[in-house]
Amino acid sequence: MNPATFPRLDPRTLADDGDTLHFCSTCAFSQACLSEGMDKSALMDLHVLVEHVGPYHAGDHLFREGDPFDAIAAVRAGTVKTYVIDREGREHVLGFHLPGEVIGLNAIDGEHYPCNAVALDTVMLCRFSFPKMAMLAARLPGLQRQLFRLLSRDIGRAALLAGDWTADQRMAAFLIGLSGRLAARGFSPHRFQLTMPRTDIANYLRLAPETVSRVLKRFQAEGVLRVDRRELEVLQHAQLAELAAPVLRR
Amino acid sequence: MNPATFPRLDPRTLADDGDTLHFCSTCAFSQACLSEGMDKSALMDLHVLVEHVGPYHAGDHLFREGDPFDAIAAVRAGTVKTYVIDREGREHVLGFHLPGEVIGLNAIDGEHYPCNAVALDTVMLCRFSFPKMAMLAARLPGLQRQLFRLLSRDIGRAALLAGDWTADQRMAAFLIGLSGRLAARGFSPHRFQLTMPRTDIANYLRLAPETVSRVLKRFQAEGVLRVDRRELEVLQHAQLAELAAPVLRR
DNA sequence: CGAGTTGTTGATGCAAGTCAACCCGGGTGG
DNA sequence: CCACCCGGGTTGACTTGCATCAACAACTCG
Repeated sequence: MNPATFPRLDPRTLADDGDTLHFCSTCAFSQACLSEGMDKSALMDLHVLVEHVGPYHAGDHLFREGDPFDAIAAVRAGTVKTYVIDREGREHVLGFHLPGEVIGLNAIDGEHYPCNAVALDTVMLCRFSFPKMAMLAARLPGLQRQLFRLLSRDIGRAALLAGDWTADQRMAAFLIGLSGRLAARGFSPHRFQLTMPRTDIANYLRLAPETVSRVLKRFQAEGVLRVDRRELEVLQHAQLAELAAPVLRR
Repeated sequence: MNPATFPRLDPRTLADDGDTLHFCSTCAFSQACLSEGMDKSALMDLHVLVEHVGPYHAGDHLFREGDPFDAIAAVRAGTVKTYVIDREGREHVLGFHLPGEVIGLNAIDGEHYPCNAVALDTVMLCRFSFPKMAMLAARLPGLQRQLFRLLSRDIGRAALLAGDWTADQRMAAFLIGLSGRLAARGFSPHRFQLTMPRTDIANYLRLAPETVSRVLKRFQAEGVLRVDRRELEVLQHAQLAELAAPVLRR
């Protein structure tokens, strides 16, 4: 990923952006818990169970299916792909996780991670010991509520791509989703890098790589976007959003 | 649903099946919390926020999209269908909920139910006020853990049918899933009623109703099952499970 | 017994998968 | 500096599984 075209928030420069957060500005929890009305002392309690890990490099695994589950993690920088391998040896991409997003929630039920997580580029994480976090949640209603919300939200999100949408709709939904999630983290929603290869996008959307290629080409021909290798520019956001609407809005 | 062919567990006769459960033997929470090591006094605490409601009759709505969210519910008897209507007016079936299963978990994030829930036959429920339950969960680690697990499990479950499986695999996975869930509740896994019309099955599996009809017919011709109207008998469970394996096992 | 649901059957069309060839950019090494 | 290779990406020709459309059959209920 090129810092010039995909400006990366630097955790170090953000570490002192006020008097509320001293440990991790890009963690989903810290921001979300603040909005839940948690005070500073509560955040300090949360602080003690946070562990900054990384960097991981492209291809490094954060965890593998079957590893004992002990922690969830928030992505601080980079992109994480989660996937499983079925018994025929075929890969199934479950999702891509951008900065600010949480991975490992689907492991809470069970002692082991149910999937693999691999870094697509240089990745930094905040690890939260889940047992400790659950204990803390019993004392902090705001944290408990936040955890419930994160879990509940993921249930709905997982079902989004399950519908029988066309290739165009899937692709549009993927791009609009990516754009919105990047925007929420301060990146440009109009111009960004696809950090994953076409095969991963295709696999995630349940399409053939050739179809991904063709749809992107057609979108470009229609003037909806401009794509060059992994660099992507959204030209007609409204038009793309219109296509994606039934998928995202349900 | 015919009681003669689909024997219904009677909550009344089960109400005194030991000294552990006096309020609701068929609730998912009571059983699960027991296995979490919760003691009797803890269960009594849970008791006070349980409300038995019903019966609802076929076609009655338990809640509708947009209704204010205040409670989750465990199905005690009958079948519940959850669905949404997209803005083109098309229905999307999200799932079927059998006795012992919990509905409303995807509503925790947000103030309103994100979908509709309708009774497919005569339905009895246990309602749990969610705010009260969350408060109680802060005092009872076992209950908190149980809630986390239920939520986490649903994340994985929602993603199951998202793959690009064939009509045969989807149908097999649906039937095997149904069979197993019924068995877990003490019903026969070999012979049961499809409580929902073909159109709902088709919609849930993202197939055309005609395809459902044809697949069932072919399964019968192959001797895998016997189907007569809504009555269904699984003849070659292993064969069906083999077909469903990649879908269910991931 | 007719009208309305619900389910089945057959004929046809199309979106997307598959297969195979080719392109292109970026390393590597002679 | 160019030749080569290799993995990711693109393109075109062909195939196919399932949807669609249309008609009909079976059941249910007033």
